[in-house]
Amino acid sequence: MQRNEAPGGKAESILTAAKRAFLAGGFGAVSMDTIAREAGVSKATVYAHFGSKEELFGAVIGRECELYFAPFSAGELDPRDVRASLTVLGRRFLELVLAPDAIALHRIILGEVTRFPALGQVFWSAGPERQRARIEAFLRSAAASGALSLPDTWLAAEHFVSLVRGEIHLRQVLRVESPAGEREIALAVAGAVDTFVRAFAR
Amino acid sequence: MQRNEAPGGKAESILTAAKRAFLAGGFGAVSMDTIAREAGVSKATVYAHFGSKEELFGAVIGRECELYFAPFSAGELDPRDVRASLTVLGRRFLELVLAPDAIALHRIILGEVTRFPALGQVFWSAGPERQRARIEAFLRSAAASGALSLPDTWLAAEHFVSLVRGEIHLRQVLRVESPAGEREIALAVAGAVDTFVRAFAR
DNA sequence: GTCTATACAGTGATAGAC
DNA sequence: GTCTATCACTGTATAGAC
Repeated sequence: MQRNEAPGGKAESILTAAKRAFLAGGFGAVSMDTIAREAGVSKATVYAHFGSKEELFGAVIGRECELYFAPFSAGELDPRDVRASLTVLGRRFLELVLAPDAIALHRIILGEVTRFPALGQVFWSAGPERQRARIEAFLRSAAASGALSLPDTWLAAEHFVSLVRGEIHLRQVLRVESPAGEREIALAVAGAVDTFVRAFAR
Repeated sequence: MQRNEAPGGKAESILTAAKRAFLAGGFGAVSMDTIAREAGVSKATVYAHFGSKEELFGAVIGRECELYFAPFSAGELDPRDVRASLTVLGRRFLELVLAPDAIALHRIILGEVTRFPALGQVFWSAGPERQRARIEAFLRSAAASGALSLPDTWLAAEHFVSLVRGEIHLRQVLRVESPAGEREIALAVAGAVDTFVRAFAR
């Protein structure tokens, strides 16, 4: 009769509780007591599954990166209608990176990357690197179809991502404005696509 | 005969030591003992000047934001030679935000903004907001001189900043690559200016 | 594997002498 | 203001019973 006994046993419920706690407060502000209590197990059980707080933290964050960023896709887009396709792509991207959990993950990892250098690489590979690769694949097809004129697709992908992310992402992670709604996202994407198309449309 | 007695007295040496410690390890990984030892004073002296660890942290970070980002300027640029001017501007911007202290500051603030919400605003006002405003001022003059065609100078400033920052900044804060040298900075700026000029040159 | 109970180190903060 | 010495507390981690 534990509080948060998830399907898959106690290991899973520990990971779930740890995820919530770490994402909400970071590494330092969370105690193993809290995690154990919230998972509905004893502290000794936590240590039976994860040798230390560091190990648990690494497991949680690594898994979150994989789970969270895996679904991003640049498929089902028409390479000839670049404007519409880039808008959809930009929207998918921005919605993903502005989601509350993604923002929290971003904050935690940056704050702890000095103590956990491996996490920076994990995050980079799971998120930005993959997103950029998929976006580049689309840009390549759009260039092949003649709709875009791209001197360097790799760099163009970086610029597209940067334009879409803009400053709204930074404002969100810094908490200087309330979470972005659909309208703000649509507006930011539209502006980014405009500029990108101005630069690279044939 | 203290270890780090800075000119200006003990308060200053405490701030200096605290700055080094916090920037290197964040809030949680640093103890008041460490700071006191490194400043060459007793812990009681630290508490005589700053009522709590939180207060000291806030003082350090707030001061660092002001000191560090104040010098950024968009002056002494020729509005008619946009390509050269934007290159200089982009270089100043990127060198500033990629400097080791700026990167460390960025990490700390993002990691602790949940616990210290005010710091996000302080950082934003001192850094990104100011930089963007000054860059926009230049863009406005360039548009007035007829060299650029900008439908929205505010948005154009955001896009310029985003293009210049690119992904190199993210790679640096995530520690997935070694600190950027002059060549990488010059390359990133050149690419960003190219794209921006393609989009907005008259 | 899981629990209760506890060891042990390190933390932020303070009292009291000077 | 500054020091030394100390407090009260919380944190991680583990021993031992089941």
